[in-house]
Amino acid sequence: MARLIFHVDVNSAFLSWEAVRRVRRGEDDLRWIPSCIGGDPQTRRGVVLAKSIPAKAFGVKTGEPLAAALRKCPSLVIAPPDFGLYSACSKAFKDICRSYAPIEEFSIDECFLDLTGTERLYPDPLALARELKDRIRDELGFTVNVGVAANKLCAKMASDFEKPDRVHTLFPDEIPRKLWPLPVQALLFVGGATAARLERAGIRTVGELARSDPRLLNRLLGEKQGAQTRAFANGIDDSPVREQPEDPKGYSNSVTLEEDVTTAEAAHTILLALSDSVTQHMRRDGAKAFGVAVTIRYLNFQTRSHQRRLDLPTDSTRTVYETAKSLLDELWRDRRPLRLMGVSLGGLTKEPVPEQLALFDDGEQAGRRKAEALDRAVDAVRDRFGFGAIQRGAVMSSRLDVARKFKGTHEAEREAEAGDPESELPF
DNA sequence: TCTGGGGTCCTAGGACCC
DNA sequence: TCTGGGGTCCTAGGACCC
Repeated sequence: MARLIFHVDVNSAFLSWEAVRRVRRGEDDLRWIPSCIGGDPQTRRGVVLAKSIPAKAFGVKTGEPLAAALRKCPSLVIAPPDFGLYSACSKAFKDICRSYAPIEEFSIDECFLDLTGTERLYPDPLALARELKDRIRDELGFTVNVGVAANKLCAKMASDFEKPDRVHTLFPDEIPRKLWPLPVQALLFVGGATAARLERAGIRTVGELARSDPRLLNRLLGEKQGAQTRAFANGIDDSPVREQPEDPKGYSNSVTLEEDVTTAEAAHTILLALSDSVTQHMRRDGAKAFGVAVTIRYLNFQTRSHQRRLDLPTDSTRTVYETAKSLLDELWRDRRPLRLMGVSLGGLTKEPVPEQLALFDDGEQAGRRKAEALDRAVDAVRDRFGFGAIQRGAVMSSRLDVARKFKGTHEAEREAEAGDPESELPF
């Protein structure tokens, strides 16, 4: 049976959401002026997270440094991000989508709907797509694009056609006309590096990709990516709409540092803060990790990582911190200044870890129990009062800017989960 | 003018084993 | 001296997504 899939994509999501809030306060609508949402405007290390359509006309691109965006467009209005607001808006539009069909949450501002087999309930899919789009706009104040197709890939490609506030289809018979003229980079999972490789082989459009020699493609991109890219170029995708999100494969936490880190002492303090927050996140999901990794980035943007596998999986702040410290010491021998540090956890399990029977308890085990009890106590306080309510002594007493920044980041995250009343819209 | 943060997946090479 | 082939696991790095 032919499938019917919608892809719903909020137009300039972060920017639209901020604009709606400001409009409701009686302020100017950011969507009609050159504007963007930018992370950390003070430090000038921030990048453009979302831009208005007028800003796009100036050449402002998502992901580019704010300084570069300002050069292209000196009148650019920059608003700070607010993840509490985004979380509330995301939930609101997905709730409307869910009232029609099962959805897969693809990201904070995108979801798929599986309308397969609903032709008796909704005889006209296009009319339904328009109704969904209009309802979101009229009830919530921001616009979406809806892509209508027979699979997720084509629905997603279709929602990316002309914006904003539009419904587009990409059915099989429309693929040559609507998909094939596009540049290869428009295709899902074809980024800059892949596009450059294809370009060198003379493949510039999705159509050329669709008809290219499979062996050539395998040579250029590897067997897996080659096959998948060719299938996508032909509009082929049979992946299902999954209602249940999969368990995460890992957890990570990283910070771009406001001041370059040059001393082991400062680096260790940051590792502690990172280890603390990343393990807390994992503990909340009831998972433990076999793998611990440390990532560092130098001023020239060179990025290095080092990882280690543990004999027993852990969710302990202390164990992760001690492991991370030893990994960092091996990784960062040259002490060149660091602009970023990260801790990630992988090799996850939810199986209970058998209690180790120590023949000679040398205090190691007692220490571990104490550390675990401390983790639980800290988690409980943070669950009630927020991440910033309690800090490890070393992080607290350090005068690093990152300690403050860190606290701020997680405040926003918690508010997002709790639904900060300040951020909430009168939906 | 420099380049966020949190993820997933893939590849290549080395170690180790049969 | 030269010397197989396959499988699995691990690590580092890169590409891509939003």
